[in-house]
Amino acid sequence: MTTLGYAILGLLSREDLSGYDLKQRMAGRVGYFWSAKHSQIYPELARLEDGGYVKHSVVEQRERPDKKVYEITAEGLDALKEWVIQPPVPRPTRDELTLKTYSVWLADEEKAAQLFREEKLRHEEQLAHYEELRAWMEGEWREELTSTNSPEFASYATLRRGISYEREYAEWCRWMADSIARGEPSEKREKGG
Amino acid sequence: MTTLGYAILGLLSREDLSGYDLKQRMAGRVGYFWSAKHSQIYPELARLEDGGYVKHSVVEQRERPDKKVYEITAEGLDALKEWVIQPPVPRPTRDELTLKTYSVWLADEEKAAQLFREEKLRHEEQLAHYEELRAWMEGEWREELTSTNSPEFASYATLRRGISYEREYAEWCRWMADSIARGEPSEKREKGG
DNA sequence: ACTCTTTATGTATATCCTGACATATGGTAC
DNA sequence: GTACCATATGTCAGGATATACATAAAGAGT
Repeated sequence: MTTLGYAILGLLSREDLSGYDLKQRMAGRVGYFWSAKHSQIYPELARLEDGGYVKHSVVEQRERPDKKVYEITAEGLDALKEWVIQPPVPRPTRDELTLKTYSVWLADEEKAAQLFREEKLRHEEQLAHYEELRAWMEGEWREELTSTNSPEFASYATLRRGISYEREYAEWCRWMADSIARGEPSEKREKGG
Repeated sequence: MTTLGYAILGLLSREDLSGYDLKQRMAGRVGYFWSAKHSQIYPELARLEDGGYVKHSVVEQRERPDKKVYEITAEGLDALKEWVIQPPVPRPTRDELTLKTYSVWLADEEKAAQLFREEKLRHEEQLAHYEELRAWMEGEWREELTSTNSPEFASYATLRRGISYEREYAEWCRWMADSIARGEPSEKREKGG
C-alpha cells in the first residue's frame, strides 16, 4: 500500500466519493499536506479495489456523465486504523527556498531581499486563509471539537499544524529579508521586540 | 537544469568536491533541506559537465581509489546566481504525519498519543543538534556573520530555518499528544501559559 | 585466508509523480 | 453553430527518486 492509498482511504472513511471528488479534495483541504493529480488517483483506486480496500458502484446522473462512487470496506478501514498509529517513514525534507538560501551569499542583495519579501507574503496569505478556516471551525464545531475521536477534531488538528507552519515560515522569511536589506543578520525579534 | 543540479552547484561554489564528497554533504548539512543518493549524484554530475556547468580532473591517491574532483565553471556560477533569486517553483507539501493526523479520530487513543510523543522526541533531538551547531557557528563565525554575502551567513540562515521548523513541529506534536491523552484539545500553551 | 569497513564510481530496476493526451456529457456565452 | 467550461474517467511518456546490484582499492580485525 502506498501513502496515496491511505490518503484516499482517509477521505473515504469520512464519506463516499468519486475519483473526481477525490481529485477536488486533493486540490484543497487534504491537499495542503498530501496531494495527487487525477492521473494518479484513478489507477490508485483500481489498485485499492483489487486489494479489497474499497468498492464502487456506478451512479447514473442526468445532465452529467455517470460516475463511480467509491466506499471503503471493512478491510480498508482496518488497514487505515493500523497505518495511522505506525510511525511515519522518515522522508528527506526538500525545501527549494532553503536550498536557495544556502547560496544566497552569491546573489544580488536587492533581488534576494525581494525574493524573501515575496515568499513572506505568500506564506502570510496562506496563513490568513488558514486562520479564517480556524475561526469558522471553532465557531461551527464547538461541540465536535470537545472530543478527539471526531473527524472534526482531526481536521482541526491538521489545520493547527498548517497555521503554525506558515506562521513560522513567514517569520523566518521576514528575518531573511530584513537581514539582507541591512547587510547583516537582524536581531531576534521573533517574540516581539 | 534540475533542482539537484543547483544543489550540487551550490556545494561546488564553496569548494571543489568529488561525487563521493557530494554524497556525504547530502547526508548531513545540505541534506537537511535537500538530499540525494549517490545513484542520482553521479549521473547528474555527468549532465552538469555535458552542459558546461562543471568540469572534473582525476586525482590519483595512494591507499585509496582514484577520484574525480569537480569544480564549478564560470557558466555554472552564473546559472547558480541567476537561479538563487528566482521564486521557487511551488511544490506540494507532503507530510505523512499530518496525513495520519487527518485520520487520527479512528485510532486507538493510547497508541496515537504514543505516536505523537515519539515524534515530538524525534524533532526535539533534531532541534538539540541544530542548537549545538548554532552555538558553535555564533562563536566560531562571529566576524563572518556580520555580512550577508559570506557563505557562513548563508549556512547560518539555513540553520535558523531548521531550528524554527523543528521547534514548531515539536510544539505541535506536544499539543497533539496532550490533546489525545486528555481526550479533548488542550489549551493554547504555545506562548507560555 | 576471510570478512568487514571506508573510500570511490557507476548501472539497473521499480515506483512515484507531473504534464500532456484523449474522450464524453451537457450547460452557458457569443 | 461554435467555443468554452465543469463534470467525469481514463492512458501515456518522461523525469525524479529510492533500492538494489556491481566493481574495485586498501586497511583492520579475526
